[in-house]
Amino acid sequence: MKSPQVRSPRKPKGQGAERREEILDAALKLFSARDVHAVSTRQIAEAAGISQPALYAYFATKDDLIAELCVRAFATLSARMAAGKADWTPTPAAFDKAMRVYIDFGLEQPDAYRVAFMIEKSHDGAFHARTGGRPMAAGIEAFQAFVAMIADLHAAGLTHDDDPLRLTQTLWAGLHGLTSLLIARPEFPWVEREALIGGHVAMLRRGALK
Amino acid sequence: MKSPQVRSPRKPKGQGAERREEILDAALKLFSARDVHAVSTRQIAEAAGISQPALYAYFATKDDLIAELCVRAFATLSARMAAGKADWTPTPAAFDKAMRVYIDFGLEQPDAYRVAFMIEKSHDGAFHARTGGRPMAAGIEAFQAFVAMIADLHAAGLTHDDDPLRLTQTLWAGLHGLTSLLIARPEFPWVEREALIGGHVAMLRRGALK
DNA sequence: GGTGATAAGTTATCAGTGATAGATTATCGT
DNA sequence: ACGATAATCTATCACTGATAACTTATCACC
Repeated sequence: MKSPQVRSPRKPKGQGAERREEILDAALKLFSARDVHAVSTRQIAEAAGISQPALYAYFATKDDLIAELCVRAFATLSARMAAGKADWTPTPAAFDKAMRVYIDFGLEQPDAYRVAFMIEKSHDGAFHARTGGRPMAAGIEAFQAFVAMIADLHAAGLTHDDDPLRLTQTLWAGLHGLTSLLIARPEFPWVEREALIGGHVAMLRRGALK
Repeated sequence: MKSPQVRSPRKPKGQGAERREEILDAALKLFSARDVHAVSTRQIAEAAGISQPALYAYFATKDDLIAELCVRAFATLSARMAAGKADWTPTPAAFDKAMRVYIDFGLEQPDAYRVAFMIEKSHDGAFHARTGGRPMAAGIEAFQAFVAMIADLHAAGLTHDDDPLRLTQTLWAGLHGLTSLLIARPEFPWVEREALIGGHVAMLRRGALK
């Protein structure tokens, strides 16, 4: 079975941005099927209907392309957090819901989550340097809504910890632990996933709230 | 500054295993300084004082070498857990202590912890197929001491969750979250570390035990 | 309608990657 | 001394991300 090798027609003069979108769409589709590092620039280019070097007219590096997708993914998370904040009340049920929004996002956008929170600066520092730390910044910004929720619960006198900042960091660590492990070690013999997430959130709630 | 290019003398006939150890040592050092994917087989070979293809006499693939380091890291953790189990009693205080053993292991041996739990081992998803699932088996073994402790607490009627395995995985995720973030994001504006760890363990205890 | 500027895209190529094939050398038991 | 073989080398492969230099379509303008 040969590859189709269908080339997309050349774009009119000012439509470079449109081609850029097509590349991002093609890349996102490939990244959802395989790991980022397993997808080559040639595969992305073919899916987008252009030659491989043509990618570099729109993205300085492959990491740049990945970073762009990550920033967009976190914009989605920000939107979800904002949506969840609309009917927010400082209650245990709302707490659970907020926790799940975070975990669900990580599992639905594993590549974005990986780049933002799981790649080590000191180890693969080149990535954050090349991308200006934009994905991580976008991730932290999306996280601010969550921070505000915890402060709200603390103000309502519902939290155990007397230091809301410490509690927020602790809860973040708790959420990140499950999310990152489910992403990095999917083959581990976990108990049924929904029950696991539910149990985890319940444990965090009992540990954090009175 | 040229690379030294110092070749290690050829090993005597039966000493292949010794060279294997040298390769693993060299690789672990390089992996502690850079991400696994950023370290090439040629760099490992040079650090071990041999040619690059010579690696393949001892490891079928690069993933195989990484898997070996992973197994060893798990073994170290297993030993720590077993040692901590000596004076174990199903009490909240002992629970706290066990949690700290895990976190301390990660912070004292960040390289080992990275290899075992944080490193994304393969470009594609077929890592376990190629490594025969050995790292995961070692991980499950290290996990058993943990499972036993939680089962003990569960039998004593001290746990909230009715499923001890699920609770164990949840607690592990909680521990891993803080440990991995402290390793990967040391520059994050954390609250004072001892207070953070103490608060985290306290939250996990409240969430897990009655 | 030709003309030059330039956006959009090409082919050819580079150094570096993991991995393999086949020859070579040192060490062993006999 | 000799054959066997463990240990290791050089040479090479297909593929990767990335760059250089060239071509071509589209545009504004006289």
